[in-house]
Amino acid sequence: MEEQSQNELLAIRRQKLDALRTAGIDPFGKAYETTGAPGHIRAAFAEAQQVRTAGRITAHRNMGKSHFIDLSDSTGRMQVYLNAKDLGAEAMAIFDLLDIGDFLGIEGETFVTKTGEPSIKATSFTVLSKSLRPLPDKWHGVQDTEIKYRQRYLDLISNPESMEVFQKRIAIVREIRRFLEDRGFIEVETPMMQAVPGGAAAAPFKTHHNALGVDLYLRIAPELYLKRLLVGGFSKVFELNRNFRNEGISRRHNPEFTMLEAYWACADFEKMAELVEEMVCHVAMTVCGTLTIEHKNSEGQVLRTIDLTRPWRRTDYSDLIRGVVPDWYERTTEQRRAWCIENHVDVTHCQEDFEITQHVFEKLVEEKTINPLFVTHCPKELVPLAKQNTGNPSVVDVYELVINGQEISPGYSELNDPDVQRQRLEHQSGEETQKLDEDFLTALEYGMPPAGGIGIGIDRLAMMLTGVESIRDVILFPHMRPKSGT
RNA sequence: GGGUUGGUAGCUCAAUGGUAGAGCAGCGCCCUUUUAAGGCGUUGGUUGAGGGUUCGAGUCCCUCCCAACCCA
Repeated sequence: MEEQSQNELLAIRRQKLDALRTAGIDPFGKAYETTGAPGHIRAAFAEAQQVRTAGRITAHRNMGKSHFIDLSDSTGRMQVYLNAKDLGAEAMAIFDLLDIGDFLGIEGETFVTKTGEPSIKATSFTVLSKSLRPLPDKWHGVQDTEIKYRQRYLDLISNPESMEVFQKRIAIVREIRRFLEDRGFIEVETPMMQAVPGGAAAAPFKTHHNALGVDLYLRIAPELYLKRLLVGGFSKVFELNRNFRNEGISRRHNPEFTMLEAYWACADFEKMAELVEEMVCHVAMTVCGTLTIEHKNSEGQVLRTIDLTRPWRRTDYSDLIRGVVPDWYERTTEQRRAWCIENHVDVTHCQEDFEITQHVFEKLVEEKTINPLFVTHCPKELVPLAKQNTGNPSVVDVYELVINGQEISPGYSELNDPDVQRQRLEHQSGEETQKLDEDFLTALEYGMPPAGGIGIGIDRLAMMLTGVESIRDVILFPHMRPKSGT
C-alpha cells in the first residue's frame, strides 16, 4: 500500500475511483447482459443493429468532443464511438474518469466509420470495473519474460500472439478429446496421489496424508491405474491430465505437465501408431488448418518446416543407429565409448551399453528428426512395461514417435504376462528404475487383455503445432522460483 | 550444479567512468469518423539488493537475488 501511494500513476487512478463513487457510480459493478462478445460482434458484423457488449478498454483515441475506444476480451476487439452530443455532458464527465484497462459495458447501434471500421455508436455505457494499475505498452506489449510468465494476465491482455497460442492449445486438447470419444474411447480419472509412483522412471513429489498417516506421491504417470481398468473390463480408455515429476526445469520440462494416455484392448503398438498418426493430423487440420507447420524466429524468418503428411516413416531403432554408425553393433563397449568421445556424445563410465546407444540415438537421430518418425523396436531395457518381440527378445514391440527433434509419443504393445512383468520390473538396470506396485501385479494375475497403449506429451505437441520454442509458452502458469519479499 | 547474457520511469528501450534520456502511457490545453490518431506543453528514477574501487559508478570489482539461453 505504501508503495502504491508513492506512485503517481496509481494515485491518479485511485483519485478517479473516488470521483466515480462521489458521482454515484459503483466502480466495481454488477452483472451486465450483452448481445455478444466484442470479437463475435465484429466477426459477424451487420450495420444498424442494436447491440450490447462488454470488455476491457484497450485503446482510446480522443478527438475532443468525440472518442473512439476499443473494447477487448479473448474473442477479439470491437471499436466503440462515443460523442458528447449523443451521450450528454454528465455521461462525458463520467467517461473522463475512465482509463485504458477499465471494464465497460456499452449499448448502441452498429455502423461503419468513413475509414471502414466496424463500430458501435454508444447510446449509453456502464462502468463494470475500474483498473487501478496501468496496462503494459499498447504497441510493444510485455516483452520481459519474467512478467510474461509471472503475470500471465498481462501477457494475455497485451500480446495477441500469446493469446492465440493458448487458444490453440485449448483447441488441441478439445480436439483430442473429440477424436478419441468419436472412436469409442472413454475418458476416466485415476489417482494423482499414489502410494507407489509407478508407470515411469522419474523422481516424484512426496506429500503426506495426515488421517491415514502415510506418505503419498504425486503421480508421475497414470499408466498402472489405466491398465487396472483394462483388467476391470474397460476396453478403450484414456486419461488426459497432469503428471508431476520432481526434476529439472528447462525449455522442454515443467514440473507439472499434461499427458494423454490411451489404452485399447486387443490392439497392438502398430494399431496405436495408426491411431496417433490419424489423431495428430486431425488436430493439425482442425486447429492449424494445415499439415505443414512453420516454426519462425522472432524476426519472422522460417527456422524449419514440419511436414505431417501421411504416411509417417517407421524405422527400426537398430537400423537408425546403423545409419549413424554402420558397424555399431559389431563394436565392443570400449569401441562404442571411444566413438562417442570422438563425436562429442557425452558418456559416463557407469553407463551400460544400451544407455550409450540411447545417447547416440538422442543426439544424432532424435534431435535431428523434424518430420514425424516412428522409431520401432527399442531395446527392452528402455521400456519395462512393453511386450518383448517374439522374433528378437532383446527388443520390445513399441514405437517412439519423434517430431521436431523431441519425443512426442511412445506407443506399446502392453506387457500382460504378470510373471514376465514382475521379472522385468525387478531386474531393471541402468540409471532409471521403477518401483514395484504389487497391487498392479496382482491385477495382471487376474488377467489383462492384450492391448495397445500410447502416451502423448500434450505440451510438446502444442509446442510443435504452435511453433514456440519453450514449454513455458504453452503453459499458462509455468513454475518459477517464488520472488522473495513479495 | 557450471557457463553466457540480461535486470535503468507503469511498459518498450537509450546512455566512452563525468548533470540518468527518448517513445508510448499519464497529466494540462486544442480538435465531432480516429485506429500505434494528430498538435502544443508537462510530470515521472533509491538504475534488482548490498558492499568495494574512484575526485566521481547505470557503467569497473566482489557477494547475493531474479530471469533467459547453453551445458550437466
